[in-house]
Amino acid sequence: MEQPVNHDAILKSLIAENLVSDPNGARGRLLREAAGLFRDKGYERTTVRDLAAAVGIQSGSLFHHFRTKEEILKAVMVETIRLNTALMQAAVAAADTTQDKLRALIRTELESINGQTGEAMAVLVFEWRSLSEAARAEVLELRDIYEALWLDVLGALNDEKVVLADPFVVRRMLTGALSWTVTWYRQDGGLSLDGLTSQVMAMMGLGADA
Amino acid sequence: MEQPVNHDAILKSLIAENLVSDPNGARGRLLREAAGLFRDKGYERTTVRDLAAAVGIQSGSLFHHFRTKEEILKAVMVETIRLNTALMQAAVAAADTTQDKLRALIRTELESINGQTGEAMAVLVFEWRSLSEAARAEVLELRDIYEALWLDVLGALNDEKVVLADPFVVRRMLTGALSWTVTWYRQDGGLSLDGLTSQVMAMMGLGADA
DNA sequence: GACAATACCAAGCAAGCGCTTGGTATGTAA
DNA sequence: TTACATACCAAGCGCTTGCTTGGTATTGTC
Repeated sequence: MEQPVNHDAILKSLIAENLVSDPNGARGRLLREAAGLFRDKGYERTTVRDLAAAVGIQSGSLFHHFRTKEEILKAVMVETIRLNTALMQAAVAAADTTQDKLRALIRTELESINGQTGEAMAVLVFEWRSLSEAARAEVLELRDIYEALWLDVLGALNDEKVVLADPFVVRRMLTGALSWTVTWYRQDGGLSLDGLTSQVMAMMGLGADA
Repeated sequence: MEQPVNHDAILKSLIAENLVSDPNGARGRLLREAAGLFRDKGYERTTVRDLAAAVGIQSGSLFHHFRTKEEILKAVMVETIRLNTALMQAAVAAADTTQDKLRALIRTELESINGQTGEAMAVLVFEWRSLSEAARAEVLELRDIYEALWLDVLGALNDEKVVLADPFVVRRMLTGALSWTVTWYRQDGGLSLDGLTSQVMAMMGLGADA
C-alpha cells in the first residue's frame, strides 16, 4: 500500500549533497541527453559530436566538462545508481509486509527503467561492457548496495517459504526480466506499470495481494 | 522426462540443407569466432581486423566471404535462430505434459545461451541494435517462428490455470531472465543447467515436477 | 572597473575504421 | 595445357573517431 515516495524530494536532497547533478545545470543536461543517446544507439555508436550537438555546443567543448567520453558513461551510471538506490530505500521503508516490499522493489525498478529516468537505467544494464576495468570496479561497489536491498527482501520471503527458489538466482532472473522490459514495454499501451508489476508477481505465483 | 535431443544429428541435417554453415568450413569457422568476439567485446568494438586475425587471414580477405561487416553479424544471428528453433522443436516434441514442455523450453534455451553455441545466442539478444533496419526485419521473421513455440506452451499452461500471468508477458520476462544468465551463470560453478532450470520453474511456483 | 576563472568556439591532428584494389597462388575441369 | 574460378595477400584510400590546441566571450568577485 505504498504511497509512491516523493521522487522529486529525493532527487533534490541528492543534488544538495552533490551526489547527483542538477538536471537544469549544464552537466546534468548533458548527462540526460547522453543517457538517451546511449540507450538508443549504444555507447560505441554515439559520437562525441552527437553528444555535443544534443546540448548545442561544439564537440571539443565537451572536454571542458569531462576528460574523456568514457567518463560521461561512468557519470551516467554512477548518478543513476545513486538516485535509484535512494528511491528503492524509500520505497522499501514505506511498505509494510515482506510481500509488499517485494512489490515495491519491482514497481520501483520498473519505473526506474521505463519512466523518465529510464534511459539512464537501461544504459546501466546494457552498456556494461563499454566501461573500462577501473570504472567498472567503482560502479560495482555502488551496485552492491543496491543489490543488498533486493537480497534482504528475497531472503526474508525465502525464510517465510513464500518464494522457494534461491534468493540470489531469483534476483538475477528478475534483473534480466525487468531490465528487458525496456525493449518491449510501452507505458502508453494497454498495460500500466502497476499492471505490469502485478503480472510479475503473478508469474512468481504471488497473488494480487494487499 | 525428455532425453536430451541429439544436438549433433539436428546440426548435421541443417548443414545438409544448407541452412547452417559447417563449423569446420572456412565460413562456419569465421562465424563461430565472430560470435565469440561479438559477445565479448560487442559488435561495434570488434573490428574487421580482429575478425580476420581470429581466423588467420588478412582483414581485406574477409570481404571475399562477406560483402560487409554487418552481413557477418546477420549471418551469425540467422544461423543461430535456425539451429535453436530446430532444437526447441525437437525438445518440445519429446516432452509429454505441458509442464514438461515448458521445462524443456527453458532447459533448451538455457543450454543454447550457456552451452557451446551460447556465444551466438548472446549476440542475438544483445547486439540487436547494431543490425540495420532491413536485416532486422529479416531476422525478426525467423524469430517469430521461434517465439510461437513458447507462446503455444505458455498459452496452454494459462488455459490449464497453472500459470496465471499473461503468456506474452511471461514469455518476455523469461526472455530477459534467461538471456541475462549469460552475464552471471557459469556452468562449472555449483549449479548445473538442470538445477538452474529447476530454479526457474520454482520461481514460477511450479514444483520439482515430473 | 580590474581580474581571474569559467564556458565555450574554430580548427584540426593522429589514429583507427570499413572497405577497395590489383595482383598471386592453388585447385578443378576440359 | 589451357582456362577459369576460388581463396587469399599487400597496400592503402577516404572517412570518422576521440581528443587537443589556442583563442575569445561571459560571468562572478573584490
